Amino acid sequence: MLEKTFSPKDIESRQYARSEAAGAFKPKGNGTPYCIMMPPPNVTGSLHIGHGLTMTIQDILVRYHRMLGDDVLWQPGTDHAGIATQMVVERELAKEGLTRQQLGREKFLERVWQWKEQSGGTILEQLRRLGASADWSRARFTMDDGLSAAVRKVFVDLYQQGLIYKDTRLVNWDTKFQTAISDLEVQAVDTQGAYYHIAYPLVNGGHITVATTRPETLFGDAAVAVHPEHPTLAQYIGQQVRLPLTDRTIPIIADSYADPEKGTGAVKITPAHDFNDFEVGKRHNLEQINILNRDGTLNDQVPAAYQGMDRLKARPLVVKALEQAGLLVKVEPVTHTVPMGDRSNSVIEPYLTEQWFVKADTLAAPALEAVRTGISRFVPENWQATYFHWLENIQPWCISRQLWWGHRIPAWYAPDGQCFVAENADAAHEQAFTRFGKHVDLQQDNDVLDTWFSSGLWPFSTLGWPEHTPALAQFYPNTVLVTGFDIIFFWVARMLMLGIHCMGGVPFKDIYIHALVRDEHGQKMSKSKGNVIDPLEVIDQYGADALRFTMAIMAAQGRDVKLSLARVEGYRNFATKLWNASRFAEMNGARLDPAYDPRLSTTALHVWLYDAIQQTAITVTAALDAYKFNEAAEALYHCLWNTFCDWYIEFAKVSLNGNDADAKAETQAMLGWALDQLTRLLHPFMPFITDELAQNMGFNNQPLTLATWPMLAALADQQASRDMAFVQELITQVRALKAEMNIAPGAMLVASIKQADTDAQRVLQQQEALLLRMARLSRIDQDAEAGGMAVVVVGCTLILQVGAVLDVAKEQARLDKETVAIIAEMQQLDSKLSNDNFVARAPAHVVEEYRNRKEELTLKQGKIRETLARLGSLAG
RNA sequence: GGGCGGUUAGCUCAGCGGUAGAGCGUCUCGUUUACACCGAGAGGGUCGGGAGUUCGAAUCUCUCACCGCCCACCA
Repeated sequence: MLEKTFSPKDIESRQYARSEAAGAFKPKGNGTPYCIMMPPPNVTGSLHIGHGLTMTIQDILVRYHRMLGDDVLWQPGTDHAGIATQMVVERELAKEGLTRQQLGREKFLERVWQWKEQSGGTILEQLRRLGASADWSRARFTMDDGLSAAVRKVFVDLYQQGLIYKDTRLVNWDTKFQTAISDLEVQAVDTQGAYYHIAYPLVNGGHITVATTRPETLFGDAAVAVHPEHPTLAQYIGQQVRLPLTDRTIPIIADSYADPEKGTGAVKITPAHDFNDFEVGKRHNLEQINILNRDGTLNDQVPAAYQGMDRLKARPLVVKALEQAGLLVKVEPVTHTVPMGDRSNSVIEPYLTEQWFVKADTLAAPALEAVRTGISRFVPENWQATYFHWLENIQPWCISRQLWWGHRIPAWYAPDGQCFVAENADAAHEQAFTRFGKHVDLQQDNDVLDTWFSSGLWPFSTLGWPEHTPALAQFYPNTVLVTGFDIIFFWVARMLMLGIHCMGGVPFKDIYIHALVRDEHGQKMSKSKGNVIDPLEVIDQYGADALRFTMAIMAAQGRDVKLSLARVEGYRNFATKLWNASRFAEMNGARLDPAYDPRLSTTALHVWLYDAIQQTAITVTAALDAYKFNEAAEALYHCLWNTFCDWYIEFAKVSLNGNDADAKAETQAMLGWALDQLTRLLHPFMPFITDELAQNMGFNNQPLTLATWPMLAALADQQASRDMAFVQELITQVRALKAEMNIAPGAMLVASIKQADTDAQRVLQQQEALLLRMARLSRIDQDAEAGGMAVVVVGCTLILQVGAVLDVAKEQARLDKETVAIIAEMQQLDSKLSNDNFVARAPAHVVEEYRNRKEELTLKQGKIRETLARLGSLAG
């Protein structure tokens, strides 16, 4: 027996445990492979609403495909998330008044591992609460032994192929974390600043003015550049200027990088602190003068007064000194963008260091080709433009980080600095022995790899690569990747590049890109705004099924998900509705009869419901195949609530409460049949409640994800559906008329039928009981002469006998109004149908529809006219 | 500066060539034993402006306006 009230909390953990115990989430070992790699959440993170969306979508797909009979692997795991995790642990240390430097590398890493062990399971537990049916027995962590081995192997391979190399060049330097970061980790932030116009005195007298937003960098200037054809400044080319506040002189050089239209036309060149200037410097063999320490303070290349001072604090002092020297020409306030670290929120400096790089352009070419030729495809397609643009302009990928938490770079250095790249220390020593002819002490590179390097291998490293495992053979390439657009560059592109390179083929066929979850007004959720919706609180309050269904129905392609709790509440109500409908069925003796086939029924009601569910199943199946989760959810919502609950169940009460035992038995079988189908169709969206219902009502004794997906044959004959549509229309019209005339909905009226065509006569006779109950009529007389209010439909006119309540004038006015509406519509149709172009050029079925509609309206109009005539005689 | 997306009922959004839809909210009525986390009914939109293509445009093209996001840009 189902409980009277639906209580998600009670059933969720029970049903989840039941599925896991049944091994329902593991690949079944045969069938078409279907594999999704779960984007590994940060190991120390916790579930946020974005996970709610992405994991719901993935879970819908895998549950659906299990039901289709595929061999499904949803591979879960977690990411070590280099900077993010290190930050968290450093914050913990700070509470104890400690720094990682005080602790030392080894001790610090122990602390991080401790933290990982302690909090690493949290998010996986939370994913279970959402209902995620991943194969947890296969869970991986990016720093597992196997995955680390894969990382080292890829690094060594790419190094040997010349695709990983060490280089000294400008990188984005985070002065807070004191590490290099990649271009992607830099955010351009609009900032209020100023152009400082500074006069650089010419050695030969006079001066040349440059403009800069970073005056403190002048200590690193190596030249001033002007355009070789600059109308007024080109004459200075070759002269020397005195660099203000220093005793250096630097040359004025000609370079077309100097844009005559910008600034003063002359531009200071600071090769060690600006990406463009670096290139100019290389062209002109300029000295690269590094003026910064790793923490962003000025070093001994600047005048003593500024040494050790943070470059941003030094800026106003430099400006002041220039002013005092009479060299500050003007200060022009300006809003410009400043690069900021996405984690540190500190100003990023171009900084000259030696780092490891991946030659990304080489790897990008086949990754571009794979999407161009459709081997991998983006859904929705428009994201491929973003992908193309980035890969076509890709820069070398800086993969080394001056952090401690991560995969340590597998490179070892001899005392003389020679570098040996190998998968382990022994192999490095061997190389060194070969080189030097004797054993030498080697020191491993201190840096670790960018987190995204290891996640780039996720589609195959989790399957056991480089071993040739059965899982790898079965599940690579993965079927579909589901992720947000925010990591297309960070992750998707890298997986494609590395997957194609290492595996010789793309990592996944489809790439489904979903949107971001925002609050109900479209604002990004953030703690500071206080508009964060915690998925776990939502689950506590409304249940996981409600949250999942909300996510699914709001996940229209190409649009952000604006989540409001009102919507979640609405879909909680939907779950309750399903629960109560099932309770009704149970209380009325519904049962699943394997022998029962509604297609063979002689009762239009059941055939009609079969048809409705069959069409819903088709819609849902097609929508899921096309990743249109909202369409699938919408169709199910409508079918269950409107069709099944509002109409079928109400109709069913007639036979359930009636005296015809056979009719009652069939209705019980149909209720069982329908709920079995509906719970299966709903299962991918609402796994908990559907499993609970199916188990309790004896539809399935195994978890529904192992049940089969409804594949129903379409009905050739739609007569039953037409009959029921006719009955529904009559009922709706009677109800509306009662409401309009202020007659109590429950008032049992006598009706009489006029002007019925043969089809209508047949349906009225067959479905009389349904009509009486739902329209609240006490009796239907055939063709009785009685005055009353008319419900006019195409097939017949139904006169409601309201006796003395009838106000003839009012009724005439109502029917006149209806006639006006009909005439207006007919005029529209006529304008179409009388247009030769329309008749000639529109598709035949469209013209046919218009003609049919016109014919219907003509019939209706005729019936209204007759009704009015009869009313007239009554009045007269 | 380059690119992508958006502008449809009070709110949040579907629909994307064939007579404008949903949920929530609003209004009226309703305890007919599955469900008030409910039922019945109603109101509400010249689909951002303009032009074009078409027999026909919310839907395709162009254009303008406004709103997002991404990339590039620290003279």
